[in-house]
Amino acid sequence: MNPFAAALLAWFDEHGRKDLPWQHPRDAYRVWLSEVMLQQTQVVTVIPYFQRFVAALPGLRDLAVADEDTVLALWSGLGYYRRARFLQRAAQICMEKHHGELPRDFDALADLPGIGRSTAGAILAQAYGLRFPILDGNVKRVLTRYLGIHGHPGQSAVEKVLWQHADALTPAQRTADYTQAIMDLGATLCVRSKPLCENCPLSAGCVARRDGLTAQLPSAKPTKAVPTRDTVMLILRDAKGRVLLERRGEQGVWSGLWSLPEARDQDHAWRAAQSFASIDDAQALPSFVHVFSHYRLKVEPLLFDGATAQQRIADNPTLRWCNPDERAALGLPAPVRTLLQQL
DNA sequence: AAACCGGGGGA
DNA sequence: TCCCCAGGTTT
Repeated sequence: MNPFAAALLAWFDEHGRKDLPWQHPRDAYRVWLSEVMLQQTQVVTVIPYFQRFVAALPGLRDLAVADEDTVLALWSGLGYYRRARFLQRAAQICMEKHHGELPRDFDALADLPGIGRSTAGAILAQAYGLRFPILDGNVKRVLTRYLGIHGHPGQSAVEKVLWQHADALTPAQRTADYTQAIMDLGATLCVRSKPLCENCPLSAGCVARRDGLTAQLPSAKPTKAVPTRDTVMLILRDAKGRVLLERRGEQGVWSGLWSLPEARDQDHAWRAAQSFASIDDAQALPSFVHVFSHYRLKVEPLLFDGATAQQRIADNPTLRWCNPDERAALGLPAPVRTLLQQL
């Protein structure tokens, strides 16, 4: 057996979790259920949900014939309810196509909804002791650190390398214990921040530990270059100091908020401004950039002072002239509020 | 405020 | 094949 697996198993014998509810009794249905729950939630949270679930639906057949509402009620509080539906659909498929049992065949297992490569491997290893690797978030963290693998684990090239190592390191003996051990290590010692390397059975051979890179690995998700969009914001101000606001649509950013009328360039801005009010002068204010999660918005504010309102605006429910007090009571995007306060 | 997470599904 | 998303928790 390779030294990595041997050290991990020795640690597991002394410190691993051997009393989890899905380990006693250990069957494929219970392992499957626990793995799906653990995809989204930590062990301590999962335990009461798991116990309630198997008390109500102790076997695959019970799950297959249960009301969908019952299944969702048992899942209630865990989030990702789509997975509860996948779970039940998979159980129904097993009743129809696999004699009421989870298949022992990897491809048949991974074909079921909600079961991918890692969950299929976990079920085969934990329930049947077959030698299949797993690669969940814990394992990715342990392997990137131990082997010093750089690059975001979500990138396909990195993930491919990780699967190769996961496979190579998985021993043919005690596969179920090994699988539990590497997940336990990632969950208890090799945690995301401030790992407890002093207690780790793998620290002697760990590249990240040796090179002081535990805080750098696994590599963070690359911050993708976000596109920049340009917009001109029209500040139409009348003699009383009121500013024209426009309510944004339901789609897109700032939906339903009151904001400034916008145009895609200065030319369109002029034309738009004249449709709203009688205009004779404009002043370009300093542009600024507002950062969203998915794009950057470069705003060029254009101030039209001394505007005289067109009468028809009074009838338009998405346009209104507002003084500062009225603006305070409306929902405005933060950068727009800041911009208007600086006038 | 942002990262995280296994699998599904759309680009 | 790549990339984004869900939806609640952790940092």
